[in-house]
Amino acid sequence: MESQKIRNMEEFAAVSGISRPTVSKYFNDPESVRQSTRQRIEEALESYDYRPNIFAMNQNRRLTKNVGIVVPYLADPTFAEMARNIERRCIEAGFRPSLFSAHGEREIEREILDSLRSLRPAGVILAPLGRHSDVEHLVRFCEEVPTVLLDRNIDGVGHAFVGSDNNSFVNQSVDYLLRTGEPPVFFEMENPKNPNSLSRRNAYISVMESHGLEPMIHRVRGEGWVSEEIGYQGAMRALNERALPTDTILCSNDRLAIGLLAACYEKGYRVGRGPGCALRVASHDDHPYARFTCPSLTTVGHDFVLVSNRGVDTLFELIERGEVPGTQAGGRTETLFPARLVLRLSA
Amino acid sequence: MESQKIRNMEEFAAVSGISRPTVSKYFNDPESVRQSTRQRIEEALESYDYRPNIFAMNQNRRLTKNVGIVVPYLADPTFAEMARNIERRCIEAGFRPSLFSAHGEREIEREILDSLRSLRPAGVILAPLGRHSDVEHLVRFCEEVPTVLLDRNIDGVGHAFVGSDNNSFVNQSVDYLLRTGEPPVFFEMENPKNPNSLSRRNAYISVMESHGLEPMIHRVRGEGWVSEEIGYQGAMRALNERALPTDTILCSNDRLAIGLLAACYEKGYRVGRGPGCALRVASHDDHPYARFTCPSLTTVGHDFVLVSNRGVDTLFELIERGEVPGTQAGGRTETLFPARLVLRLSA
DNA sequence: CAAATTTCTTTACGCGCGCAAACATTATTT
DNA sequence: AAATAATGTTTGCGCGCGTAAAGAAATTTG
Repeated sequence: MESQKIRNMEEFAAVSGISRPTVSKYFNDPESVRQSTRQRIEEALESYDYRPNIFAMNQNRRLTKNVGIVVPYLADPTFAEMARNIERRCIEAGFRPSLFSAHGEREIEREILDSLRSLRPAGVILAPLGRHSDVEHLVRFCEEVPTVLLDRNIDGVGHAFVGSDNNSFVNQSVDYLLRTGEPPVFFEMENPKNPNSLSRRNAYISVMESHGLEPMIHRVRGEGWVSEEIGYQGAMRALNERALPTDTILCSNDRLAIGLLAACYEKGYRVGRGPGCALRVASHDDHPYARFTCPSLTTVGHDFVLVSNRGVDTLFELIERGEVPGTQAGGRTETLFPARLVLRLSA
Repeated sequence: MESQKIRNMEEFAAVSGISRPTVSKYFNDPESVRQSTRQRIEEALESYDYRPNIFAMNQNRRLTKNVGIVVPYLADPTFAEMARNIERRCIEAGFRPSLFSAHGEREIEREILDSLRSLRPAGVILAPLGRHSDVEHLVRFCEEVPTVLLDRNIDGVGHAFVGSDNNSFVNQSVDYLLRTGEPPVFFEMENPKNPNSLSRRNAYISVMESHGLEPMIHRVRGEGWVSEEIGYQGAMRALNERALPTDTILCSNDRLAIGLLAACYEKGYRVGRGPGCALRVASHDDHPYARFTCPSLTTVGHDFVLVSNRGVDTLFELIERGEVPGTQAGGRTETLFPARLVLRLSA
């Protein structure tokens, strides 16, 4: 090990007995060189620990191996898990992922995209803020960088979208609730930042109407990204004022539900589907903590591993096709995954 | 705006009417040039949006402006919040933070440090896995890169440590519980990956002994990083077997407590300090979700904004001193913040 | 106002690597 | 074995910027 310190590819090529351009080729794609020379390089690699200078590499390559991962809010465990999965897959494929969180703020998302552009990434997987995104800015970004939108769709932005089918979500939750009890009231934020919220509300309305039922929507006020707090406060008020028209609540998403359940507990409302229960609560997302609410939360899950995997696959295809983003004629694909009901104890 | 496309610093220097070396100086530190020339550059900057090539910059600078942020587990909202705060402060100070999560795995932490080293960062803020870290690997890393350890201390590793005083944590929780009811049993994982767990257990033992009480420790089995699940399973078993020697439970950390509270709810044990309550539960960390457990969790909080801020400050000092990491004579500083009791409803 | 000081310009080199072209060397095929 | 293809080597340029040195210009000082 380290008989001497290797300073650059020149020196490493020397000790490995292979010419520098071939070594360069190897680092670009180990399979692009003959098996025998690959072995010689990798033997040298074991005894001399050298790694090519990443800055020099990126400066000169036509296309870097950088991949950007942008999520709207990293403190949300769902996004953390998605990001983790994407990260892992990128590394396995020989890419260098950089992870960013917009922390729920439009300005930060803009800055991330700007600084990402200067990394000249091969591609970007972007779960946008959604309604609070600077759409024009996004569009300009996507003209330069192959981008897959994840989780939240923005019409026409990016080269592909991969997410869940909000209709499928709400169909399943509403169907289940109707089958087993009273029709649900839809519990949501007044000004959701999340475009999925809008789709879900609309899906709820149309499912209810298709059953010949009157949609009931309860909107709670509150700003910001701490949905749990908003759900809690809104639920406290609703319960105090007995403002809910039915005993069955369908939350737009699990984070709201987490707050709502905390409020129910505090107010002494027993939640669940058994006898002696005052309320049923269901929701959407299958948040990692939904298993640990009191009672555990019946929810409709999207398999975020599936979604993120497909997102990665789509990006890799995009990169491989190597089209100049601006001129893709292939058109924009949208991939929606169905959701599945996760029956727990709250409804 | 963009009368023409600026390709490099040469061209930008031309349109701004300033020589390239001076422009370079400006980008290195805007205050290092005369006010009048700074203005001219910034005017040009507004009409030509040019950004220096980050790879070329980093390749040639003695010291990059990169800062690494490494946390053990990003799906834990506490670390997500800390990372967010650190990120923001770094950007404000003109650095370029890169965020990494070890996802609880030793191997990933190693890889992160290796790939971080090749970014030649000016400094790194590292919340290590702790007992599962490859300590030798860490030590070697710290010889090359100025590193501030955060949240979890490893003796002698890194150039500074900033975290919370586990004694202060446990003193406060135990004192409170003793003052208001029965002595607590300490509820923890059998093989915690987290060095803080060890400190807390020891602190618990010594506080109990200092009160002339017999320490009681309940260890639950379980591997991995899903502490909530481990807490849930362990609590279910303990409750079924009536294995707890007292009605007061002090959890090593909030994530365990979240699982435990879910189990208590499911088994019908009423938790809280009022009459009619079967159990009291308290914990440590003030996890962002502690407010929404049922009942809300009495816990001892560390102010992670404070901790992360100090961590950043310490790193900046370290960078400014500009010592070669290996040869620092200044010695290693340890900064511990006291914790504060957050009284909620569970105890 | 001249002298001292600061700041800028000019010139030039180097960083570590990607990439291309011309040529030499190996495998593979007929 | 000769012809063809695949893979290497040699050589050399260029990427965009940092940095250093020497001299010119602007600013401050006395």
